[in-house]
Amino acid sequence: MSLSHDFTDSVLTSCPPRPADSNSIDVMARLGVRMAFAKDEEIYGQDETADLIYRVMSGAVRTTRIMTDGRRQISEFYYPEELFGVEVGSRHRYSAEALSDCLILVVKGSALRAVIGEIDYGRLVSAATSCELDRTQEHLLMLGRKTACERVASFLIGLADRRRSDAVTLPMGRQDMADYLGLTIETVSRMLTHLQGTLAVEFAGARQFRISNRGALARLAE
Amino acid sequence: MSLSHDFTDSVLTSCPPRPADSNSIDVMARLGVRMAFAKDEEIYGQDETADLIYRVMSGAVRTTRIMTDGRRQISEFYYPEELFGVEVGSRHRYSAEALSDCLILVVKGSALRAVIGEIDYGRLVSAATSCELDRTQEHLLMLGRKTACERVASFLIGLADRRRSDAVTLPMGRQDMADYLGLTIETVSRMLTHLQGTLAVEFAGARQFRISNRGALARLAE
DNA sequence: CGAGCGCTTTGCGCTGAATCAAGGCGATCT
DNA sequence: AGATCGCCTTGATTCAGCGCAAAGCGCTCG
Repeated sequence: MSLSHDFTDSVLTSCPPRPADSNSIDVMARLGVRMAFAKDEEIYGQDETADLIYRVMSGAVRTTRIMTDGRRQISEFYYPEELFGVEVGSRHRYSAEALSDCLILVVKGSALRAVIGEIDYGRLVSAATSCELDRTQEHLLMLGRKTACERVASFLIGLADRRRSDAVTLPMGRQDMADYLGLTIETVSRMLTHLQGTLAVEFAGARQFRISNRGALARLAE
Repeated sequence: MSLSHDFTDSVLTSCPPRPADSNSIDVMARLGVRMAFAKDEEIYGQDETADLIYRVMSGAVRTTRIMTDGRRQISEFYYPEELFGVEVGSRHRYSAEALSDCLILVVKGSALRAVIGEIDYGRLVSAATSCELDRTQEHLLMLGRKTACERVASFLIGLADRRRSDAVTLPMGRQDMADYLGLTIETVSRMLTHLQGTLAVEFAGARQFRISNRGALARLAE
């Protein structure tokens, strides 16, 4: 019954932002409201009060921060079944927008806490935060020390891992990739072309890709 | 008595990695052991079991990750009174090293939990993690979208804020700054020279600086 | 089916930061 | 005081990635 037992292990291996136990997923589904968001619609804004918890049902979501002069950094993308918007504090640190038309399950944090109890709720928030931190630190290393080519390769591998498939449809355009990777659209595009040249990846159109040589791609990712 | 109340506010405003309540600091001081580390000595290694919690008493600490080919990224610096090494999972994500000779208070997490209780311990871990996440996200924006000059200016301002003084002695050398900022030593040095040219900062030697025009420096930081 | 539109790719010149290579400066030791 | 060593600064050059502009490609819509 220790606080750091049940959810600890499930958090460490890989770590897509999902609730630790399937029980709380069910409870969320029961308590929550399904909301549809159109492409590019804001789901919540930066510094808004964070009373709600979100789970992607279909489509995908990005969390972004924008500098005063318009430069944008995407913090994370969220895919179906993943949780987002879970904050320890009372304010959202980033804003969240729909990457494509999507369906989001929205649950009031206080309601969830009332049903599953303070302890389990604490665990859920803790696990989600820890998972965010893991990803953000990986992302940090990438932006601080990897080349453009390595960033793009890492991104494709990371995406494939997260979706558990070597053939994936990119849910975002080049600009979103660029703002996630700290590059420009042109550079992202050039690196994608380059990666295809190495035969590590194949593209069918701009958004469908398949990893044809995972070892080679992993080597290029670092 | 709700999980997300007491410590929430103290976490949000600024957010140096400190325990939320001074009570747990006292308990830590009672339970912990003071250990001395020499400059560049490892305090814990990446992927080591994370059973301990650390608090800087004097000196400073860096947490780093190193790529296979030697490229290094510094995740964070920790200064006196700050907590580090608090993990939700059971492994450290980064390794920690002494920036200078330093004195560290080391406490066994399980012992602290036994004394202050699971709830308060959970809060402490949660607050520390949330605080890390905040900083890491700020750092991410910097590496993704800021120029070399902006990074160095942000760094100086951030350091001064954290130490609550406009006159600060840098506890780290240029290489550590560079590895934190995703730059090279030469670029860091050039930008420092450049910033002095704008009269935003003054240096006395390589490590003593004073912010002489905070507004100007803040503008240069973005 | 062709026009129009938004997104992506490609080419080309430019530039900010990296790299390479001296020097300088300030400790500590003799 | 002079020598040595480790860091820091500065200068010259190179290069990865940026910015701009022009196609290209695949939608949707008339």
